Amino acid sequence: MQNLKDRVTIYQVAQVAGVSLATVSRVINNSESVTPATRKKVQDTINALGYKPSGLAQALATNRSTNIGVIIPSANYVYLANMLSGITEVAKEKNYQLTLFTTSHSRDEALTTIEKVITAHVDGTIIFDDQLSQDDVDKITSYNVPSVVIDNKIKGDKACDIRFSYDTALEELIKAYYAAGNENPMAFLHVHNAGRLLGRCEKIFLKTHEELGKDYRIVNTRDSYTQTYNQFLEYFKDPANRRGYYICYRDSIAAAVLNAATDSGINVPEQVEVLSLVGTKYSYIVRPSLTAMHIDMHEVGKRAMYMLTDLLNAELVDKTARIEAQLVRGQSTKN
Amino acid sequence: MQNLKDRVTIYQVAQVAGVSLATVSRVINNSESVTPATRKKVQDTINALGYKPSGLAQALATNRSTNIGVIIPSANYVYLANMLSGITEVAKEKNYQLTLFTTSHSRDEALTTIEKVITAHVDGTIIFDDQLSQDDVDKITSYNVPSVVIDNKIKGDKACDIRFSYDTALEELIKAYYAAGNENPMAFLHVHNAGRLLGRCEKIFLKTHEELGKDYRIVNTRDSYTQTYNQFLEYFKDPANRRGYYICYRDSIAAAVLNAATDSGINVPEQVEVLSLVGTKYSYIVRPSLTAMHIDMHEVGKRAMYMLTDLLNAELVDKTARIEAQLVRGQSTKN
DNA sequence: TTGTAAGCGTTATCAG
DNA sequence: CTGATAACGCTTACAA
Repeated sequence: MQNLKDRVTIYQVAQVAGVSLATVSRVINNSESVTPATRKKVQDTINALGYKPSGLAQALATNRSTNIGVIIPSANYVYLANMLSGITEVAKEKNYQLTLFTTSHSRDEALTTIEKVITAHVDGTIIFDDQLSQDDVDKITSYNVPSVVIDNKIKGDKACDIRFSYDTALEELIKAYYAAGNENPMAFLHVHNAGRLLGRCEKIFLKTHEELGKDYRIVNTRDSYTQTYNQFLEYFKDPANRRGYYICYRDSIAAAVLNAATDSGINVPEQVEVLSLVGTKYSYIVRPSLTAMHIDMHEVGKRAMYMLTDLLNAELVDKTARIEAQLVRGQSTKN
Repeated sequence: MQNLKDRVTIYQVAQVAGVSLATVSRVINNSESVTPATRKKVQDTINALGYKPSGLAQALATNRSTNIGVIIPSANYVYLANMLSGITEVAKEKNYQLTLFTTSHSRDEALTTIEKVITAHVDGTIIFDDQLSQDDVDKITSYNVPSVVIDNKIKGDKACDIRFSYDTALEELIKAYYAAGNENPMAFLHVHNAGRLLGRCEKIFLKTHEELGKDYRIVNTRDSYTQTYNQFLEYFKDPANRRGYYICYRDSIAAAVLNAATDSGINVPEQVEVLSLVGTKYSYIVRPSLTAMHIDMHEVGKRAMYMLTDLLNAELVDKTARIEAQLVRGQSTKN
């Protein structure tokens, strides 16, 4: 194997082995019609030369890149990272590579991301990103790039979706709370621009309270542990606030409320109860452990990738998968 | 813009616009020598046809894929996810895409990963993976793929590295512990096959204790919260174990010990002290908060990507970056 | 079974 | 400033 600069090409292999490129191509593609003898000869010079086919050239010739684009806002959320590892797992099994596309909060950047995805020439995409709408997905699929969209309703020939459902679980939780005779109104921690999932949960929260004819509270917060922690440290100074049930976006926010409460000498769950909507393994690591809604994001990732490969092979039967959030009770709520 | 199947090619744009491919190519590459008039004409038909250049073909023609390979064991560790987001951030700035390659624990798979990286034809790689040795990196760079390696010493023309240093911080910590008059031997939680970082820390631990002539303990654990938690729940039943200083791999393990202790009615940090070697934001979310060594992995990711682009442009001056772990004191240790 | 040659969608080097 | 035309490294009919 040469340790030098320029990559060995199929042509050089052919020359050295004394065969045509076509034969070399057949060998590296495990094509049937090759004599064991020539196959060995070719294989040997491939090894000797350290030849590795260029995925680029292969992709161009076959019109298949074996690359899947993954579009997410950022990889640094635990639950996204878990999903990513799920996707990776089956991508490896199906022999696909993953190309990451991250969007920030600007609409503009979302659009350039779409451009990038299209020119990147991926075979398909998995999208978990609140910035992208049906139109955006349409645009991607119009370039013949099948897509599976997570946590968003999408229709289209080359698209399918995985939807998270919080409806039943959340509604029942709220009803059970008041049915148990609790008088304190529940509080929902609103985060501006935190995406569809939280928005949907807030809707369920409002609707259920209206149906029950119960009062409720909305507390405006930020999606940051430290800010929320400090905010609630203040908040809990008011004796009127030292009781209540707080529904939080994710573990870190819930932990912020939790810690602010306990650090203020408030008893959890006796006085203050806390729920996390997007639970991760950190739900049961914090103390008191968090009652939380859970969706197994690793599974979601695997599922998404399976759906995508089915879509790519035109074998997909059900274009929508529904996943119900599961309530896991911890020590941060009564009962 | 046509919403149909096959992608529009540069050739079709040329035809419709009534120019040659070369001109279209010049337009999409913002080449100087194009009349504003023709540029507009071409640009208009590009828009009309919804043409997007094929990154594949461009890559093949230019021998630059604008793709960086990222090799990591798995994306589902918080600190890796943070690094990933750092890499992403500057990759976007420098106009590179990221392709993910994950390895599992088998040596075999590591080798096929290398193959994949080479055929993928990436412009460079960022490697943070204990499975890969100097030889493996050499193999990659021998295909003219510059690499930056994280948390591992590497030499080579087309390679540079970022090294984490725990030496001073950990050594000082240990010395200070005994200097303060503590009699109980420290305990190091050994995890089989947990990688170089933990191994190096263990070495420092051993060496420092030998130098001081102090006894120490090694406790064998697994890299799993639940298993460690249950193990220590048992462990703390023995009164002899209800005192000590435990050095743990990462937050989740440290939290396992922490929770096992407090759930066993042990006072932290009075009786049991806990340190996490790889701290994340969860260090200060758990209660009691964790004393932990911190390395800002987001920064490491950014740094790695900057080094790589410099390496790609042959502008790199310093081929090794050192990053010192910082001790951040929490409530899980005295003082 | 093997070789020839025409693509795949670009860029880049020439002339003009 | 613009247009032919030859790469780029591979696959794949079609022939032999």
